[in-house]
Amino acid sequence: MGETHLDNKKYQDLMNTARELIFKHGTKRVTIEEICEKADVSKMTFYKFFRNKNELATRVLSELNDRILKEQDDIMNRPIPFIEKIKGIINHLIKTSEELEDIFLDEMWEYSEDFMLFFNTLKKESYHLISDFIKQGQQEGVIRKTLKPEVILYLIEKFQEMLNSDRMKAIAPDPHERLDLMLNLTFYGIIDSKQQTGTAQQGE
Amino acid sequence: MGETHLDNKKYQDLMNTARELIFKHGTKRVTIEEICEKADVSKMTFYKFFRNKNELATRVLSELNDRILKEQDDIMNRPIPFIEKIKGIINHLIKTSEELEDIFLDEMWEYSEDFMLFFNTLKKESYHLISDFIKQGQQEGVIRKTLKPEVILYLIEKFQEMLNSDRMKAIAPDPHERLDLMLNLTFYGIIDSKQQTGTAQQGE
DNA sequence: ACAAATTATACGATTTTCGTTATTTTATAC
DNA sequence: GTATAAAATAACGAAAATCGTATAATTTGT
Repeated sequence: MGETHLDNKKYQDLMNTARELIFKHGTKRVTIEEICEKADVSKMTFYKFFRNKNELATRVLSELNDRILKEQDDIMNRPIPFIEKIKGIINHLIKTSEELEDIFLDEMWEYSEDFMLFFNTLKKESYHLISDFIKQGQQEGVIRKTLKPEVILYLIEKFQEMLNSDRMKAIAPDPHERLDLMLNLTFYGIIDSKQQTGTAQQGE
Repeated sequence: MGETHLDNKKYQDLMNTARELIFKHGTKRVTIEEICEKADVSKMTFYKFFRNKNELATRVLSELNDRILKEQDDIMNRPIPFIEKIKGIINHLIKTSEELEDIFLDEMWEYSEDFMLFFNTLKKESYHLISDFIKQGQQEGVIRKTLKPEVILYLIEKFQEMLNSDRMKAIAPDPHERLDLMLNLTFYGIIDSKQQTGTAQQGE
């Protein structure tokens, strides 16, 4: 009742073209009428589903939020060794933050406080998800039990910063090499003694 | 004098950021004040150099026009076999038209007639350049003398159409393979009997 | 210290965008 | 067919953004 929006054709059309245009140009540069025109939906029907452009953009971001969290969850539930999951998560975090950077690079920031809210929500939910994940890793004996999940989460957060820092770029200009270096560094600090598998190997 | 604009720092700053923003979002989406702010130039100085946004955009396009023609000319004057030059020109045409497509994909079209003028100018100048180039090729005996330059120009124009046609994509999904195929086809129709060099080779 | 160039600010005029209204068209069920 | 719901169209005033300009203050170069 009332929420039959989600499976409505016109609603989906609007969301899809909105996502496309907003991701490309930012919310401010795109007009409602432009979205309607491209989605082949009249302005009237637009206002049936959304109060204004802000609400539309917020829902687009909300969908993005769900997608990202689902992807994280999927990685965590893959039938692969725990270490591989960690790598998967880190790679996904990097990929995600790059994507988000593209979207928010422009003026989306200052456009509305809703977007700040979006980030806080995403961070918080992602935080819980990964926190549980780490505890699981500790139970499996892959991650040192003496480390608090909060510390590891902080480490992951800093990981991205370091990866894109000028310092690291100077040390390893090639992105792949840099990533490998950082993964290596992180793993040999986190992972229990002789658990090291294939990809992240030291010098030699 | 009075055209001392070109070497003016502020002028260049405006042109550079304008190029960047306009190429990314299209003229309509970008505001004068935005360009000024990013270029770190006051609005007043903007109006010292440009009458309005249209004039700015036109000059940006004009610069682009010059760049493209110069690149064409450079390719033609490389110390390489004539056939290689042709390949270079065709590659450049493809690259260029893709770049222009990106720029004009949005609403730049309908924004002003100046942009139509830009295209016509570019086409005309490019036409002359390539026409002379072909005549030179005929004198060198690389291109069959019985072919009129106009015919070859038309062929080149169609070349791009064909390259991106669904028909050709079905035949050769891989872009590189498709390009090679088309080059091959074109050359063996155009080039004098046994002149074929390395890259464009038939079947075998 | 002077002159020239650039900026900052403010402003009215114009244009764009918004959100709503009344009306017509289209699709769907009866 | 007709009735009913959903959507499209056109028009509109209100609000906001953008434009282009005028003025005074500031910075820059000499």
